[in-house]
Amino acid sequence: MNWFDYESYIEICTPLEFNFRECLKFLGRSDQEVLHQIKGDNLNKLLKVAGELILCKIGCDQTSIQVDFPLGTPTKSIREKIAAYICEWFDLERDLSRFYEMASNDKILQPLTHKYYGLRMICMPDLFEALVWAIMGQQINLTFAYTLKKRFVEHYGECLTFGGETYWLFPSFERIVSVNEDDLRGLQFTGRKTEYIIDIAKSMASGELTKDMLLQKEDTQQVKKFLMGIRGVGAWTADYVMMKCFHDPNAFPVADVGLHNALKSQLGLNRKPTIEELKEIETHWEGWQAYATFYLWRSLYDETV
DNA sequence: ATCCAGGAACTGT
DNA sequence: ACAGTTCATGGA
Repeated sequence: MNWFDYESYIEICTPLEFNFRECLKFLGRSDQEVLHQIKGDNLNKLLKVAGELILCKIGCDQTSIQVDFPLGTPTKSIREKIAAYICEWFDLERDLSRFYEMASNDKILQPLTHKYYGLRMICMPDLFEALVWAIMGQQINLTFAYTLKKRFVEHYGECLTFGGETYWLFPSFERIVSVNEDDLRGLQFTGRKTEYIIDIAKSMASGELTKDMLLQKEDTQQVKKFLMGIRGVGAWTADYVMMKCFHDPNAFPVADVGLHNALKSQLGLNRKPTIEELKEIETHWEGWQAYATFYLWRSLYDETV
């Protein structure tokens, strides 16, 4: 991570293949989103670092992302952690040149990488958030998933109001361990999702499940295997978390409905592709399955607007 | 109404 | 290992 510290603000160098506006478009795909706000060319997000609430105003120019702190200057160690968070959030460490090179010879990805050039994987550095968001979204449409997330965040998350706007944090597992199952069901979570989410909060609170612990694993397959051992986490959720939390470029949620619909549309099919067809297509994307999936998901948003 | 949604566990073979 | 069934709820 290459960043500069100016105390009252920080700058994070952006890679060549980076377009902040494209990232903002993805971040703005739901008007129900409560974990960040887009104001023109800026992105506002509340973070909690070392126990402190830090409001970040994030902008971008040709060479770097700038982060201002409207609530006042945080300490140096907090500034460094914020830089690291943003670097992870926008997947800035990834070198996309080979992805674009591969895509230039791929009939599916060529138009997408041209259209969304500079879009990075929008990640979820927080493991609890990634797991819970994925579980929430299982087997329901994205609109309802955002409704559930909004309720969840506004019931159990911390918030801060500044300049007439309210900013929310995703709930911590420490908070969710003590949530009553009936209360969560009352927010229209199914009984199973309620159990899964509270169980995960418990295992994170006890320390038996942590992101650091998973980062110690030898390889990504072991991380995925461990994730799939968690009740409520099947192959789809594990791949989603591998993509968005562990930055695994090979993660590929082969059974994902959104992926199927995007391919159906991109290929002009009158039916969804089969799993076998997907496995064949995947071989052309070796090493970049996660980005291919993400760009295909992005293409679905164009069809709704 | 009816189908389906960025699935997973459970059950029976 | 594999296929069928159940869970559950709102969007379109």
